Amino acid sequence: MSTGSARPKTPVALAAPGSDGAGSKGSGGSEGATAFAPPRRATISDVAREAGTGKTSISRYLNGELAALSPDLRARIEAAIERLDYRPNQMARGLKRGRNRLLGLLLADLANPYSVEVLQGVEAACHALGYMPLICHAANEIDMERRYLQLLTTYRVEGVIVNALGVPESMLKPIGSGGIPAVLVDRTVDGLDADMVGLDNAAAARLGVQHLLAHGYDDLVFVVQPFERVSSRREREAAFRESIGESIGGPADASARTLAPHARSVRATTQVLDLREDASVEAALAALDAHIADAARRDARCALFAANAPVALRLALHLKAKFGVQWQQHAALIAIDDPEWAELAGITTIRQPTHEIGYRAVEFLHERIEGMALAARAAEFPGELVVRASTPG
Amino acid sequence: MSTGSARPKTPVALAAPGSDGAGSKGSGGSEGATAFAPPRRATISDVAREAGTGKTSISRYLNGELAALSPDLRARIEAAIERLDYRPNQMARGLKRGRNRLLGLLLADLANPYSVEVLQGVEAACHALGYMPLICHAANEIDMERRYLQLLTTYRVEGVIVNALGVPESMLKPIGSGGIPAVLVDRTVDGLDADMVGLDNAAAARLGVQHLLAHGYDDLVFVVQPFERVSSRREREAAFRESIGESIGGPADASARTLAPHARSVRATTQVLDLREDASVEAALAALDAHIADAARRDARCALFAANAPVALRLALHLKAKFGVQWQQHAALIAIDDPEWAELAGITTIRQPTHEIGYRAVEFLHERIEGMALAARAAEFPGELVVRASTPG
DNA sequence: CTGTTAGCGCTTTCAC
DNA sequence: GTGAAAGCGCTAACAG
Repeated sequence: MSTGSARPKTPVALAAPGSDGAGSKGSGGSEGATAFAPPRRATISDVAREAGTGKTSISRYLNGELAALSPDLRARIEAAIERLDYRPNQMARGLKRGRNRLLGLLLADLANPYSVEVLQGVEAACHALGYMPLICHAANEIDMERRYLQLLTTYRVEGVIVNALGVPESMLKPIGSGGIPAVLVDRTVDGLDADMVGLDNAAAARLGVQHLLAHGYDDLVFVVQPFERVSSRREREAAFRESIGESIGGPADASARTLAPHARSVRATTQVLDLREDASVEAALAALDAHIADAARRDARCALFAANAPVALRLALHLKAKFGVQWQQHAALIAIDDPEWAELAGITTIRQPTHEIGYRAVEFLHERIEGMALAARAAEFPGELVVRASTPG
Repeated sequence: MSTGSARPKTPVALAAPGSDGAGSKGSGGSEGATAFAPPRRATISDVAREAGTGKTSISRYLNGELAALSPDLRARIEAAIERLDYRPNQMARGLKRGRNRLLGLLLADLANPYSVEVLQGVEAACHALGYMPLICHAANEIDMERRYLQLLTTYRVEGVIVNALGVPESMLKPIGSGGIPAVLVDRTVDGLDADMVGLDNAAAARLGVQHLLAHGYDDLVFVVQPFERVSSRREREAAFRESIGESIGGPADASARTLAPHARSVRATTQVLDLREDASVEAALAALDAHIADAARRDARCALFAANAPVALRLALHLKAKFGVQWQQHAALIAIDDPEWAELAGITTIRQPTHEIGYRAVEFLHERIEGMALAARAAEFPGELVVRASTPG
């Protein structure tokens, strides 16, 4: 209630020129209670005065050039800083130095546990390397994504880590090879030639498929959100198809047969599930129901392979609604991503080393910021199979 | 790993300068591939030159003072900006203006869905009001919390939204009444007299208790993390006890009896569960098991009341491990917070209007930033009961 | 060892 | 209408 929608559509503010919010400004003085003029934060000059010295020495002290300060001066500075509760203004520092130690982190969807986990890795690395992550959450709105990318540019971050939805090419101009260093997480972006960190999708999909085949499932359905510009979705799906081909000795080489000696015929299908539209979800779910029913009729063992956690959740909810608490006995489910509730729901997953992914992303970025200028690299981490109740047999 | 602790205790800086990365610096020139000298971003001066005018006019244009510009000049400026792909440097702006439109958002734990949801509300409000949220994630580390608070100060954010773990008093000096405006979310902080936004804990606990009593449960156990400095935990627990008192016509007035006409005796206990320590978790869980077993023996109907989602998850995992998929039939569970998996797990919850909480927090802060100086306010939003399988009967 | 002098990129009087 | 000049808080040459 009373929240967003009906607000006066403010011009632009941060993102562009236009208005700067008329009003307020004049109301400056004393008004209600505690009218203490906000004790302006001390500046370096204040400290210099207080310590009876020049700004330079203060600056030196702040930057750890302690060797160049007499013990006495140093003590006075220390005291002055303490007395004034002085904190150097990072903005000013950044302005002067040309570097502000800010890293932009653009996340497509924080509601996806994957993002939060990667974030934690990013934070850890940032602390270790002395950066401050500026977290931007696109909330699945491609428009937000664009705005944030601009904003980051505007704040002159030294680098950006992008887990994109699908930036419209043009937005990329400022980042990448020419401009501010960038590293992609989980998915590549078409026009952009930058470092990339993520899951080894091919291996992960294969891992899942092999698990499923080994457990006797022979009707596999890969469920994934619309591919759009998300490379990982596409890669996972492709790997899903391929690894089935290999495993059952399809067009691939025969050596793979050892994996499934009793060469049987396996069905592989893909079902797109657009979580953004209820109608689409309904339709897809209905299709899936039909598929499952058909499989049962054919006496085939059907398993659903969710491309990621959000899809898995939707699927699990549906299966549970349809088959009850014991749904696992009616339809198998495996998913890439291992959210905390997977254990509770008893869903077999392929866990990504999210922390490492985030950590490495920052390391890559750091190297780039420090000047490294080689061809774009890619770090693909292996996933780990976590077997649970949803893939019995 | 390798993170903070062992750093050479340098004076101030971002938190710790010291090694500013020796090396690199000199390697400036041409190295590997694309050795294009990073095309320095255009500045306002560049634009002025390009447009054949002074910086002032550019600035005017940027700030929407279009009225003061001849159509011609305006057009030239527009073109120049376009040509140079110019973006004003927010840092510089902030430095000059004294306000940078940055809001600090200090979150205790992003892994808690609650935080993410509040965050979304905060973001929405920020966009509407023209702020840029600077998200800081303390990851349950009180030390991080302190560091971030300092950092925010250092970046001169205009205000902070704090969902604290327990800042050690001293850290609060800079924020609150005297210094930078702050608003607390979900929990108050002892020494701090600031605006506060959160759930109406008393009402929420009562809602849960009444639901439980109405369904015939008569042995209620409130499970909560160590109270420490987290006011909401304390409040919820207190309200839990009180509302049971009222409802069964304890010390409270008799009118409440209508809620539980057949005045029976109800047991109310509290169990602390420290999620940070495995040993503690084990012990608490064992105690709970004993309690449940005892209740069964006494033929009492026992229900667990989780103070928040993390606790609920831990509890549900345990119950499931103990009683199997059908655990809901052996022990009832209700929780404050309504994470997305609650539906899947079939857990009755009391949902918080998280989005609004975040939104309102920013509104409060905005008012404060704009100069309002009245006594601290508090906004307590009501929770909403969502009944699911975990509280049958 | 220490202070003086220029700015970083932008806004803002204050004249023209 | 438009621009020149003076800083915001800080760092980085250069002199002493």
